[in-house]
Amino acid sequence: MVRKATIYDIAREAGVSTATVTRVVRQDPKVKEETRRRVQQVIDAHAYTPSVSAQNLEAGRSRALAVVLPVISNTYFNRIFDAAYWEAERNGCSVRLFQTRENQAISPEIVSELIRCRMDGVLFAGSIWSTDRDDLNTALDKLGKYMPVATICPPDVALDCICIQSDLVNCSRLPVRHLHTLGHRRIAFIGGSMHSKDASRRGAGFLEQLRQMDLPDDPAYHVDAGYDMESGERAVLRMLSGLEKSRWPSAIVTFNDLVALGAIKQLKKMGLSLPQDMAIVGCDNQFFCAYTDPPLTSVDLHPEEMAQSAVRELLLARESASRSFAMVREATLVIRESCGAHLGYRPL
Amino acid sequence: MVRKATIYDIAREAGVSTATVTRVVRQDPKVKEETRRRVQQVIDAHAYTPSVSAQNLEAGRSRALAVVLPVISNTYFNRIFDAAYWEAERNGCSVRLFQTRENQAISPEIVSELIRCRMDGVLFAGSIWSTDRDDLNTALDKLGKYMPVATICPPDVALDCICIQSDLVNCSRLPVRHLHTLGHRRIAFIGGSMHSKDASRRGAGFLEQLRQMDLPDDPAYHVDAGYDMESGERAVLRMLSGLEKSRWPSAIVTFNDLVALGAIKQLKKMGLSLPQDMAIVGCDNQFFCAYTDPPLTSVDLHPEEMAQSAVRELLLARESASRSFAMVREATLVIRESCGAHLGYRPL
DNA sequence: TTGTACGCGTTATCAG
DNA sequence: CTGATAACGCGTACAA
Repeated sequence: MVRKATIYDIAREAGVSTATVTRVVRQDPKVKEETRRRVQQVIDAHAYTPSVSAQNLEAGRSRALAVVLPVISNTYFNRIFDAAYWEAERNGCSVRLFQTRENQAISPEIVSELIRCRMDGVLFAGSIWSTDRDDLNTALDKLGKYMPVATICPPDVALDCICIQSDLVNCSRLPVRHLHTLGHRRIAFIGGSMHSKDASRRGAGFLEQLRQMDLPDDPAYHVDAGYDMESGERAVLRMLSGLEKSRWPSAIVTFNDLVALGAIKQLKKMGLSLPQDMAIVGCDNQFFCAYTDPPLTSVDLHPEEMAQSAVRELLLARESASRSFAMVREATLVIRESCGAHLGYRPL
Repeated sequence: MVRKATIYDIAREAGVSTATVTRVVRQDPKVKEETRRRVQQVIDAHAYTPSVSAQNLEAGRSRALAVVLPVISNTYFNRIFDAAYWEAERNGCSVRLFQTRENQAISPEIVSELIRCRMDGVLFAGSIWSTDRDDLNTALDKLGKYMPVATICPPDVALDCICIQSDLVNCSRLPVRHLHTLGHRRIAFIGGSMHSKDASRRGAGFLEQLRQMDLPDDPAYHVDAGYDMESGERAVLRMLSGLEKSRWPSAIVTFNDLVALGAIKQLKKMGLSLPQDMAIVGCDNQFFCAYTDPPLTSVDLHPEEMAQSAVRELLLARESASRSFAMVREATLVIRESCGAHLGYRPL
């Protein structure tokens, strides 16, 4: 490992002061052409590049944003991260990822790490809302004192920060309407955990939709489960095996595409053919939706756009006085074949 | 935004020197109990935490590793990143992600950024081998002067760094053997691009396997394509429509699970039933493999373990003199139903 | 047990 | 146009 040349080394060797070296590096026009050339030569010879640590120290900022989320391997989250990454990059910023182990809340360790690193801003995504609300507010308040904070959160969370709200209303309404239009009346919802405020909200919004449309909201049609494929399998099994066949729903709305994947598998295993015997709709519009069998109709929350907005606002908040901000990116239903839309209206 | 308290502020307010503050923070035992308490009080009052930038500057290192890969949203890569993240975390290190836009090579910008940031090490993953080999070596050499370098690469790349080699031999052998055992003789390979040395190597390894087992390696059975689902669809269509039905292969090995996904869709669209009419095997053993229809038999390269080893070696290399290092994590075939293994031997 | 003084690599300010 | 010099925030000898 070679010792990296410092600005001192360059200055000495070029016979100028460090100030001049900086000027050359920064393309400052008021440097005599000859001096510039001489200095540049030395710079090139040593492949000199300023140290980011030193620059940050002196500037008091890091030109880096933090993204905090539960797990990068989930497509919903890595789409957020990826979008944030490139949006930040466009603005000369880097992005650092922090993962909050499992379903755990935002930890004090992460909070202090963010402050230690003098992050220029932080974006929270994922179900940190499941945390005790007081803990969460404490953490956010603390962070807010040192850097702009943004969250991608449910609409009614109302945190004192930049809130990019996911369109949970349409996220519930769209699938139910779609199914209703296609003739479905008995619609179930599976996935999500009642322990998470985010998830239960999703279930609640769904129930509300049913009521609004005068559809039965049989409690047996609402089964609590996790967020992954196994949860989907289990949920379907539990729900259907607890019900006489005559009372089975004709459609299932799932918490997300992963749950839908599991549900589809279990439904097929039970001998149902999709979408004839059971319609199903997912959420997140993940990359594999077009490749399930049948292709999965799904709600797109547009995480990329939310992440982009978040980053933009974060960067803006740095300049102007940090103002509260809220926006919603409308959700979208991507209709494929898992509800039988291509087969037309389906009478009971 | 509040100004963060510095070590000076604390020292002044506690009526001690900065040195003592440091001692308290660092839990240095040789400081009088009373002083410690007093200082600690001030620290708590101001929620003082040392600045990472300043620490890094003074220490000359960043306690951070870089992971460079093409795209985080691909499961193969985010599994690598995630594993690296937690392994580093266990060692008190953070990990920073750098994405090399699209199929592009490792850019000089990234190289200099890594140096500017004084990374404690860097791990390259993905098909940067497709780069002109000279460019790649130049970049790696340059980096190697300042930090340990590790790569997850094909076995015969032999770069002058820590090489964690993916087991491309078994990656080809396993599926072919499996298919052969099940009675398949006409085996095709789709996906990957001949422009990438990595990908062509994969195809080449496959061809070699065929020959070793005295199976026909009809050039029509090897179709170049990309790395995603659309590529899979197109490849199948192209291959099959260009062949009389009597000459169709009975099995297809795909470049990865994404390609397999596309292939499955296209095959079904053409009216084939799987695995009876066509066996198929993927690669990467992605999370959705158990949930395709039929469940996809796939090769697992164990990216997590490779990433872990890489990080461990990187951290080790920091201490001892940087030595070359190479290891292979053996690939594994995860047998599900897409080759009909559960149906037993399949005579021609 | 505690404090002083300096180095870490840069940038900005202010003279010249 | 260029050069000192003072921050930036912290750690660490060395001294007391």
